[in-house]
Amino acid sequence: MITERQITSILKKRGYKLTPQRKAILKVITQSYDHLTPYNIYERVHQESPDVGLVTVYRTLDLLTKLGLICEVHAEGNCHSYLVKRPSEQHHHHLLCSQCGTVVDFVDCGVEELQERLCQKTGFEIHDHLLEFVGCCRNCQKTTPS
Amino acid sequence: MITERQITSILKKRGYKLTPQRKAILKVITQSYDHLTPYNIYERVHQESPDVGLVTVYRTLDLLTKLGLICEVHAEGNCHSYLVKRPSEQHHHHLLCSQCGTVVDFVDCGVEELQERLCQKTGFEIHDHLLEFVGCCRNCQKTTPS
DNA sequence: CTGACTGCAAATAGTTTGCATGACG
DNA sequence: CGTCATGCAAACTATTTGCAGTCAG
Repeated sequence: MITERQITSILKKRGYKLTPQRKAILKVITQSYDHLTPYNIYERVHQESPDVGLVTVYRTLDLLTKLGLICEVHAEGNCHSYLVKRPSEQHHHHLLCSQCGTVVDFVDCGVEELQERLCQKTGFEIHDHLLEFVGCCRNCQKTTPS
Repeated sequence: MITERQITSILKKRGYKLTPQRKAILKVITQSYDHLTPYNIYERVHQESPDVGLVTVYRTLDLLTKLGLICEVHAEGNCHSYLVKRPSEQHHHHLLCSQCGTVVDFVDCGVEELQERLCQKTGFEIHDHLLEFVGCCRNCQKTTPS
């Protein structure tokens, strides 16, 4: 997980200002292990620092996306949730808990051979892929016995 | 690919009415091999039958989703594109061309062992997954040499 | 005939933009 | 101090809902 401190230093290096609003937003998203919608983030930030507007959350998310520090999560019909990237991972995927929203990363996705096979079969040149698992984490299994 | 005829018969069986608007929408989505947004569908339908409103497209898409006849495509930042399901496939995935939108299905995704491994490691009970590949199809490779 | 379906307009939700003010560096 | 960032309000886009009229079965 990238820390608040690391993001802070990246922002400074690139010449972006470190405003209290940005600090508050960074704090929330770096301290959460869930995927959060812009509005979720706004709510949490707003509780602590009521002087932060939703618009600023959107603009900060844009900025962090541009810098490649956060990534999107697609599952559960919710296409605009965000998550802080873990450090120095170029390529990783997510495993989400549909109850509590916890996200676990994994790196070794092993789709290379599948990709190769598809290229052969279809003639496509494959650039990218999207892979996510959805399930129920250990904690929520206890709370919600299926 | 499920045909218009097949969907038609499913609708009848379930007691839904077969209106000209629904026919027009079905025609468009069954004849397209791309993923289309609700508005894309509206445009195409509207050309042929100007008496079909966007609202009806939304309602028809809801209906088809409820009946499990179409599925969502997530790629390219576009989270609300739809696609007719191929027949009797419970489990399949998509390979999309980012140039022209063509979608190719594949069935054998081989993520079972990865899933098993993740369950072991994380204690999750995994219900579902999302897998898509994005690339450039054979045709578009010719047109747009990279 | 009658309930399901439709179109329209209005409501709602999510996101972006313009502009005047404020504060980081 | 100058410039970038912010908040507000308004604009926009996407989607949903209420309602009265219409039509498939």
